[in-house]
Amino acid sequence: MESYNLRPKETFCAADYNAIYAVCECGGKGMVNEMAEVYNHREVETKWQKVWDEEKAFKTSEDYSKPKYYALVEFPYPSGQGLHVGHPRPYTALDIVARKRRMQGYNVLYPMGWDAFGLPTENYAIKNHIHPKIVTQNNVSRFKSQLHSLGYSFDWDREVNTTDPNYYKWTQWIFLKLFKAGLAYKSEMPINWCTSCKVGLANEEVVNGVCERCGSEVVRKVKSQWMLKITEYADKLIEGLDTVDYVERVKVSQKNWIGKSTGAEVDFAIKDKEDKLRVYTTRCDTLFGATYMVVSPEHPIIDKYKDDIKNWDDICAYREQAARKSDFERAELAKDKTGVCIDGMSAINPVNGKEIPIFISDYVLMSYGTGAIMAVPAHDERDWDFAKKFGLPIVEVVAGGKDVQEEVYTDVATGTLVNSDFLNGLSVADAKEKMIAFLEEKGVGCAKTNFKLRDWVFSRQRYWGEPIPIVYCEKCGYVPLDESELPLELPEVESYMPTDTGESPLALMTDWVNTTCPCCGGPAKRETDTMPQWAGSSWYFLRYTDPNNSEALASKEALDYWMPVDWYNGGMEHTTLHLLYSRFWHKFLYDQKAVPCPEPYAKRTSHGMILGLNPHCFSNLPAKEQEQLLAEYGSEKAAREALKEKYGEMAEHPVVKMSKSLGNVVNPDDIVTDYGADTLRTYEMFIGAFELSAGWSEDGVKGCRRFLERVWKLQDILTDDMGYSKDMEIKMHQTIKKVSNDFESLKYNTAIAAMMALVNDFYKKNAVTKGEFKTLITLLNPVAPHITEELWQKVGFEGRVYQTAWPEFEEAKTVESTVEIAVQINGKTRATLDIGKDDPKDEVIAKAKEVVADKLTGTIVKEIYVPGRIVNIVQK
RNA sequence: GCCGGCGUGGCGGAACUGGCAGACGCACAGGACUUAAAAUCCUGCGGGACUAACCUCCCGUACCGGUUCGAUUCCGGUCGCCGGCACCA
Repeated sequence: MESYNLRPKETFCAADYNAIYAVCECGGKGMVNEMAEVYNHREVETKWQKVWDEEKAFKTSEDYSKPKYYALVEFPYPSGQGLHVGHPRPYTALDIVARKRRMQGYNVLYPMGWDAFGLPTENYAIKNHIHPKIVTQNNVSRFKSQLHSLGYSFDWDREVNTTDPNYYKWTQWIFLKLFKAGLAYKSEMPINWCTSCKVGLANEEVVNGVCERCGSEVVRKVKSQWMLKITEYADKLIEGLDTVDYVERVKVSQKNWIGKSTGAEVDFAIKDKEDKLRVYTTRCDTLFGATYMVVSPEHPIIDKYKDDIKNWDDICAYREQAARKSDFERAELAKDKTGVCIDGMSAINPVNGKEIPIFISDYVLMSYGTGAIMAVPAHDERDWDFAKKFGLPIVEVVAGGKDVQEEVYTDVATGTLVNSDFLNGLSVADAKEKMIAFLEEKGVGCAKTNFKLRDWVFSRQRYWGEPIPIVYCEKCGYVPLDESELPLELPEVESYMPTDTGESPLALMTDWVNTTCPCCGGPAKRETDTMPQWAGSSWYFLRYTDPNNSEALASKEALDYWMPVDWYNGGMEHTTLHLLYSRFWHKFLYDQKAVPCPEPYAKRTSHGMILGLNPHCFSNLPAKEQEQLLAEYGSEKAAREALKEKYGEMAEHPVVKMSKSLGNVVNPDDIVTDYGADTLRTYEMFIGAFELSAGWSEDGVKGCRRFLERVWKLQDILTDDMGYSKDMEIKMHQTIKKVSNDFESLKYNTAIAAMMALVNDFYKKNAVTKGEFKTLITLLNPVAPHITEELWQKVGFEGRVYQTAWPEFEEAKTVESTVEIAVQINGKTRATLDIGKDDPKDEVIAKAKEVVADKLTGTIVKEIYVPGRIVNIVQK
């Protein structure tokens, strides 16, 4: 390291940290105070990254006798853009946990890998005529060096890559298991087809009617697709949530997505016909109020009785119109109900024998329930709207609301049944129960549970994905490959472009497609669709436990020891996709006895996004510019209005997504170069509450850099005492306690604040003992591993920080013997008072009265003493 | 519309189980050092009244009300923001 021994007080110009290497551009001399070497983050960080590599510092042990801890972050998709400033937030958070656990004596697994199949890579390959394998390799090596420069303690010996045949062999193996268990099936069905990607999408990948990835229009297209029966696990996926420690909003989202509802199916006879019209309802208690029925435009009953329908032309016209609308458009037009009454067909209400009309309307979806409903306009908002529009009768069967002719009444908690024969006088809950019993006895209905969750569309008409290990034989149908044939590798193709017919590019590879049937030996064709990107990420956490195993996806010993994942952190955007899919696969593997536990993740937390500051928002403008605007427009309100006029609604929001056009994109590499990885790590943890999104500010980065420099310069005031000084002892124990607890509960910001406060105290005293310094360095190490390792060595402590035990605190020593308490009169603080923490109540109150004697003018009604906190004297 | 979360200085954000609101950081202002600037160090920093200054007092955690000796925290209502779901019967 270069040394800068210069005269005291003349410090180097730190306006630009690059000045360490040269005379500052602004003319400063580039000097350093003589007592300590300057903190040169570049040298320090490169040095320790090398040392850790050489010492294999973070290698996970295979000694299964030690207590284990498995910390997991979502592995990234190695995009061409490289690491984003959002990536380090979760990685640093769990790196802190992993490093702390190691210091606490755990055998820690903190792995990293690549979710590398996917469309952007394939699109890049198409455009630039480079094999996606090469593109992936390049992106991975870029990502890896970026992550390395941030000093993460990943065990790189366990790196996995979903595009590696040795990995996807087992993705295919799991698919075969699913197939053999009857959970993977082929289905002709309308799928969500992205017009631009030319690929089928899962429901989860369609957002607001457009492709989640490219934003293009999504249309319905009927195609034969591989499907996975995730619905089979709907109940288990809900029940399992009670056994795991997930943040509440994740649980709620998952439950919401699965959408379980309990109700009944009821058969309505069609007048003068054999057939029944079956409906699903959650409100069978209101059956007496059903005054008409509605079927979805696609309902098969319509075609079946077309000869009886008198207004067939109208019906056809309506169906055509509905078919043109996507599901999204249907929802968009939700306010205005449309429909046509089927003339020539009517139904009989099974509880009162009344004849009621049947409508078709697109507010009823074929894809949910039975595609037909009974309409109870008095107690269902949509039915009410529809009834009002078409002048249908509205019959009140639950009393408790206002006039149902004027306003719909949907409250189930307080209503009482009326106009309902044997249900009259019952509560809604009791009425439901009694009605189900009645329906079952009569044989016209039964209890039924429904889910919003749909089966998972599992095929993609793309090249860059796992080949599906199935062949189609004219004689034997769909036949799985033998396990010994795995991995079924992707063949080399000339073009990765999907075909216009919607087939995968693999379909053009006739040599590869034509094969023999594993069952009968006759000619057969390979499946040419590939798996979706979610496949590889649905089980990667299992592979980390034993990444090179060629006999199994992981050994039983490794799985028994490591699973479940102790702490999994990831983005909120994966709650209904990745998290649900991977739980499904894991539950399936558990049922197959391939994994030892029913839930993959014991604990799941989510981090907030890092957003950019909006350069057009008033509050983000530099103080000088704010002043100018204020002078110009007179008030802040007027200034904001003016900005809004100039930049539109955007100017209202102080933080927005980073975008090139706004010029607020931050590249982590720049921050690492200019301020150092430790500063970036500290800043991302200090920026705000971990679970909430936060706005990036370079001034905040500077603040964290200043903190680390102040830690660095503590060297100047170090004393040789290896213990804690008397006046700092309590503070030290308090800080250890605070930092230890906060690291466990996602409160990284307050943990760092506590360490900042401690450092401030050292400077106030102008002294720090070696013992205190050692503790501080150890506590700070998980956040800022490089600088602490360097200081450790410079001060001459033994070994490495990463090999040191996590500091302990004594509860008794976290409490001050004397405390300052507030003295209140009628709940308002009037004075403070120093007392011993164990002083008896009477004594404290007597002292308190002395302190506020001049203010005690009334009669004392009550005296309250909360030990160690407050005295409150109530007077009249 | 439904579900979940949130609303605290100029800003990011603290506050144990109901007990001195504003920790820590940023920005800003003043001072020291400097020929000067930057950096660094010190001081101040919610609003208001009074004061030469100190002291002291009043108001203040979106808004209205309640429970309590005491409410940012608990309860009821209103408004606003964010996220998820959305014609799911």
